[in-house]
Amino acid sequence: MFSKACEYAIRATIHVAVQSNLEKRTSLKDIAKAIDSPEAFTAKILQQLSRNQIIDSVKGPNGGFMISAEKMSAIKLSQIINAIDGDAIYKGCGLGLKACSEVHPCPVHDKFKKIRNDLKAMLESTSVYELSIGLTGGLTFLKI
Amino acid sequence: MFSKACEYAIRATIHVAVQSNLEKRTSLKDIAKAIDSPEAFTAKILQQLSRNQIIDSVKGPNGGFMISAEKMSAIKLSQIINAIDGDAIYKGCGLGLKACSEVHPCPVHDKFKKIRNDLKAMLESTSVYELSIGLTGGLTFLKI
DNA sequence: TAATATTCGGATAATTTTGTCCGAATTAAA
DNA sequence: TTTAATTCGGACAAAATTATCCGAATATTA
Repeated sequence: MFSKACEYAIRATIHVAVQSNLEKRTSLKDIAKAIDSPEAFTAKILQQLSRNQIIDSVKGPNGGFMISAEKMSAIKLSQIINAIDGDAIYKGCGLGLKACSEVHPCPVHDKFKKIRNDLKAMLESTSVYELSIGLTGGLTFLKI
Repeated sequence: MFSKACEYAIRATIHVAVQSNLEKRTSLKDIAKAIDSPEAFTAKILQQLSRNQIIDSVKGPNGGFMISAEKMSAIKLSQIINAIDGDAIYKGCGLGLKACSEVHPCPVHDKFKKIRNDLKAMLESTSVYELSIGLTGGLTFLKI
């Protein structure tokens, strides 16, 4: 569904949110350990998230990543996916056809429409905050 | 959503079905032209489809690919996807976590459940035959 | 100021996916 | 029986994705 980079991005952002809820900055090392991802690759992804203003970063000792309470509620899954994978999952044709559209549909266009719309709606309505709450409450898991 | 190989596989199978409905065998060249795909790569995919008994192949002059009327109705999108991409799209966790499950859910597990189930239901109920009919009737398109 | 902990950015490497080439096998038709 | 049209299978190549390495920049603290 999503690229590995995007999966790491979502997992990382949720972890940063959980730590931010505890008023803690979290470092690259912490994040990679917490979400079980390759550290150097994760660094690249965190940079992208930071450049896209999805999370904030602070250099130097006691530096690390965080996300403000306001952002946490405002940032939706769709924005993370867009920053990393682009909009193919929303706009792209199920069969990869460039010219597929409502008036020029591919054979699976209508079949995919509902599913794609549901997916879009879900991603655009799910906030990083609500996902972090499930983790903090022990209802969901990011590792093992 | 799907790999390129899988997109080509679906497009190719539908084209073969359309031609089979006209009692015509269709060759690799025809297929690649009709679905606008790289010929040699498409050959590999047709081999996979043939090995997985999704389509039939005949060698030699006037050879090519075809699919019987019975198969056309019986074969669902899910079987093509399974043959090429495997079952990750059905079974895999949205965040790529190995241990994600109903009793040990990742943060997006419940959010994805409905969408994944809808997708699964659609893919398992959509036959190659019905997709070929739309194309033949000029209601849908595979190219341009 | 010096030492240290951290993110940033560029180069590079490994792996996977996508794509190509070519000869072998098969089969229909001349 | 020869020729030609086709699929089959293996090796190879290119491109994209995933992953690593290392030095530079930055900021905290001793």
